[in-house]
Amino acid sequence: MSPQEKLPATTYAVMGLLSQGPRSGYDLASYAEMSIANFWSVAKSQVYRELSRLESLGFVDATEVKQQALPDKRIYSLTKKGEAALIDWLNTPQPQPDRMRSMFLLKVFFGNLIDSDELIRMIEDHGQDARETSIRLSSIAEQLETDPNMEYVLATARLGAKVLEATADWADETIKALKKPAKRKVNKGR
Amino acid sequence: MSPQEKLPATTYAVMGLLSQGPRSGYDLASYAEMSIANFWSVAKSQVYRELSRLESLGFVDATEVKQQALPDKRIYSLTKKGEAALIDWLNTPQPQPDRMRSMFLLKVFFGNLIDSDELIRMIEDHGQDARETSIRLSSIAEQLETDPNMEYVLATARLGAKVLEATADWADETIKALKKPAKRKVNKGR
DNA sequence: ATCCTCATGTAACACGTTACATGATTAC
DNA sequence: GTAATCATGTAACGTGTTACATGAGGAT
Repeated sequence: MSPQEKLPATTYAVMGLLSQGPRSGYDLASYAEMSIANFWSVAKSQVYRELSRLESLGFVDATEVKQQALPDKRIYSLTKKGEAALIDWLNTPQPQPDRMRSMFLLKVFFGNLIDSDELIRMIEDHGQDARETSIRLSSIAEQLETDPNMEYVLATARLGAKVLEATADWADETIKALKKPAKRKVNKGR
Repeated sequence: MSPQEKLPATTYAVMGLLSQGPRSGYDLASYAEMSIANFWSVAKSQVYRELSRLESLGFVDATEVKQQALPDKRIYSLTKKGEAALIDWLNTPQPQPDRMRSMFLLKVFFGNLIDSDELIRMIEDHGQDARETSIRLSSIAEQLETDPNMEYVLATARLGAKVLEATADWADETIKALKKPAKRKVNKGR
């Protein structure tokens, strides 16, 4: 409905966090780190940039808060207009699906250039990491299951757990597959 | 071994592509799009920037090729020094595991702000996309299975297929879970 | 004839990351 | 008493994305 110009997702992420209640930039940054960071990380400095932008758009209001010991701060809250923009964005389906981005896969892809044992070791590590994080997310999910208000948060935790579990399984299978054939040595000379 | 300053992964991606044979910037860009784009996309303009950087580092050589109909071009090839740097990088295990980044999950996370039917529709779409791409990657993987030289490329295709399959399964489960409880309406006020 | 794509790339901008600043408290 | 952390943010830089340029050949 609103003929909005397109803003980056991070802007909406900040608004989303603000929709749960007013916060300072600093608080928002730490809150982001504990909540959405698993699938959308936002650096501190980005938070501040987005807040200025949002303020100039009228999507947030700020109130100065003086402090004695700590530096003064500004508490931001989402305006009606901001909330409308956020809801509008949330309702808009993405044209393109998310693209994966993995340095690890890049290394695997060019794996023929290095010693296969070394690559296998890297895949093992990657698998273990994935397994551990998957378990961590599963236990978070378990705790969330009891709270009916958290169903969407729960869903994101479950996806993370599931994807990482698949990754860990892949690592196991891949290592097996790579170990079977006659072990090839480093392909160094061109 | 080499006391290298840290370069971005994209630089090594370009070197990796060049390790398969000399190409022009344009060719590299299209080649990237057909090969590594699934897990590491590189824009045309980035390719050129990386090539200049690599040239000034002595990691690639360029030769001018005059053309009559088409614009002249420069063909780049990886030098020994470049190959060494690439191999060095490939051998270095990543300190941090890759972080996921998904706009879709961002929307799900804040899903309580919109109508649940709309969100369900988005999850359905996402799941279908994932399923389709998973199948596409599986069939690519199948073709790669016959070629013993492609084992690492195969591995990346399989991971993509597996992760996307898990995503699609998650979508199905999540939709079921969201439909069960008394359907809640839009949470618009405050 | 005009429009689109191919084949080459360059330029501008915007997002994301890392480093810097600063004073009070807590830790050792 | 020096060092790390907390609580606030700002500044600088570098990666990544989008738009611009240009001429030939193919499509309709």
